[in-house]
Amino acid sequence: MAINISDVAEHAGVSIATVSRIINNLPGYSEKTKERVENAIKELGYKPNAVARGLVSSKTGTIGVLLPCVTGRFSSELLRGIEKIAHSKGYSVIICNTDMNGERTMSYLQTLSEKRVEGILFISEWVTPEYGEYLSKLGIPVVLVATHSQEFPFPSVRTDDFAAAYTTTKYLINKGHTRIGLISGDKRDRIAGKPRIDGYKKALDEAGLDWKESFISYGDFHFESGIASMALLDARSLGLTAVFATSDEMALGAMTYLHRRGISVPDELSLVGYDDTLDAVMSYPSLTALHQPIEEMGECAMDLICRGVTEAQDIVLEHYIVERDSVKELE
Amino acid sequence: MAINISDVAEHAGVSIATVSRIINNLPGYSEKTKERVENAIKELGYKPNAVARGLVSSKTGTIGVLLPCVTGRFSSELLRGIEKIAHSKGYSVIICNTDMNGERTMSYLQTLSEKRVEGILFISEWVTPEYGEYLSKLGIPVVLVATHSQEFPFPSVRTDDFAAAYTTTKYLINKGHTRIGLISGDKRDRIAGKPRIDGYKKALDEAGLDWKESFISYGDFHFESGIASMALLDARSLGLTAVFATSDEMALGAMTYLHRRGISVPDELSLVGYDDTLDAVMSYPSLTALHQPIEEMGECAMDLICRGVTEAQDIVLEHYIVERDSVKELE
DNA sequence: ATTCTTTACGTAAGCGTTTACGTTAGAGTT
DNA sequence: AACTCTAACGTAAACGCTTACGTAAAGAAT
Repeated sequence: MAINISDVAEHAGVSIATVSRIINNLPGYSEKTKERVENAIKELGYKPNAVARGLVSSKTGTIGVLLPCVTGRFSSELLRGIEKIAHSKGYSVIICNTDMNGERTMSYLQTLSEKRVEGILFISEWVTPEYGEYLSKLGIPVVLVATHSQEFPFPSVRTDDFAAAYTTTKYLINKGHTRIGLISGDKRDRIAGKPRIDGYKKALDEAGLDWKESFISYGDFHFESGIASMALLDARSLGLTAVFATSDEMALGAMTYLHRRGISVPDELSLVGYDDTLDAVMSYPSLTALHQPIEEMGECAMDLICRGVTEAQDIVLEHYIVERDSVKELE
Repeated sequence: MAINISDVAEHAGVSIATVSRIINNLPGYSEKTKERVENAIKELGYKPNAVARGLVSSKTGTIGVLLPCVTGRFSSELLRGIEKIAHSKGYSVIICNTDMNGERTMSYLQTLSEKRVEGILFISEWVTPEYGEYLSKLGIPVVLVATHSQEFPFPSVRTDDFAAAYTTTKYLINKGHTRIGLISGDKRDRIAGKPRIDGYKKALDEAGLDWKESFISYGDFHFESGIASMALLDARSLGLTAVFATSDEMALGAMTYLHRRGISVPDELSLVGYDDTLDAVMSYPSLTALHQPIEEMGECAMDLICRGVTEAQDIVLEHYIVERDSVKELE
């Protein structure tokens, strides 16, 4: 581990410049020299020091990924896509679990910038002015994933949350449902909260259907909150025939509640999820859900980073409904 | 971004050595100088270059995590624990998705060693001679997680797979089950395959219960293989009253199959999972499962790495059964 | 034979830090 | 007054590379 380029040079009887040229595939040496050097490298077990390389070349070959929660299918699948492209293009990825905590996020941003990462993937969170300004000053490619910002002109890769919620609600309407509840994330969440609520409302309004604030219950996208939200909706006795949960996990929470109460899905209540992760296929009954191409989002975002793209552009990937067994067609 | 320590030094009217001392909290300067320098740092927005620091100090503050599959609850929860400790101790983590592919793994190992990571977490995979030798030569802390090796004396953090499978099977026996099937991983898998099979067999033998090879069906720990394995077991008409699946995902696969066939869990067949991830709690009926303290394993392993531990030691964390609704007591 | 090219190198200057060591000025001792 | 000591710095080497530039030798062209 202590052996460096000059050890190799000495061993092979050449200068370090020649060794450097050889390991970097630059021209300027004979075949014989190349062989001698390559043998020396093998014999000594030389591994170029990427830190030193990074210092002179200003290329660290690493990118940072900031995500609110490493646990959860969404993050996992995204990470898979990110990692896949990163590795294929020779980049390493540093993961940062922000826990949706501002201080933690800023601390990571500081670390990433000191480590001179070549790009940052900012996932699923609202770009606050503090984040946005810091990111802008970095002067490296930043790509927003599953989020978006008008204030800060970073490229973004996402699906259209508003349209997707509209599609989903419309889907239920087309299936004959008229009283449709919503289990939503926080309404102040400008990415995965408000837009989905608005999409839901729009579909209902457009169809001339009734909805009241009481049709909506608020969770935090996780399982437990799905149980609680469904309980709340149930307690209100609204006569709902379908519920749309804006995450698969919450939908499964709702399903669990319904099972406990002996309310049959989809016979007595239809349920739709959002994301279409493995959770949706593993549930019973399997969950009809709005599909987001999560892994593809990761791939696409990482591809932008690797290509060094910095110009703002809003890449909106297609969403669609995957039909399974949790929705009943009425009449 | 282009501003460096000498810019700061110049701006503050001191030498770079003084600036360095200040940002590193070393002694050797007056309060006034410190203030002047700190102001200069603020004004210029100076961020120390971790790459340069790493070059001279041989400390990169990053550790590598090799895992077979980033998707999946097990990895997610582990990652969470790892990341938590890493961040608290000022380390960054690079994730490497090996896909259980040898070439890919070696390529990552190469990258990690070139990047001079200060430690490596090797997760859930068998340490082949090729991996083991490479890792040994690195001269940095390596910790095995959810795996173990006698051949290569790295510290390891895990649960006792054999004992856990024994515990689980015994649990079913205590519940009055006498004909118990097993949905296992690959029997050649020396970590999560063979030991669990052996634990299962031992519990059965000890109780004087019958088992044949046909009681066992082999999957790959994932959902789909759980469906197929359960189907196989069912087709064999063995009169099983309980099935133990050595991963939650496979257990859910089995559950899905049973639902489809109208076989009631736990009334007609009891089911136990392994890992006790969120999948177990989200399923219907909720899954009784062998609990592994996954996040804690991650924390523990990362802690070893941060403390620079290299002496072999086998840290075996406690496992236990979490009872839910998928097992019926017989008689 | 001379000049020009080209090939195959070597030399050395950086990249941005840390740190061992040297220096200076002032305080304290005698 | 001469000395020692210490605090508060500065100088410069080193970390392991890349790369611009220089150079020597061989071959081609004239």
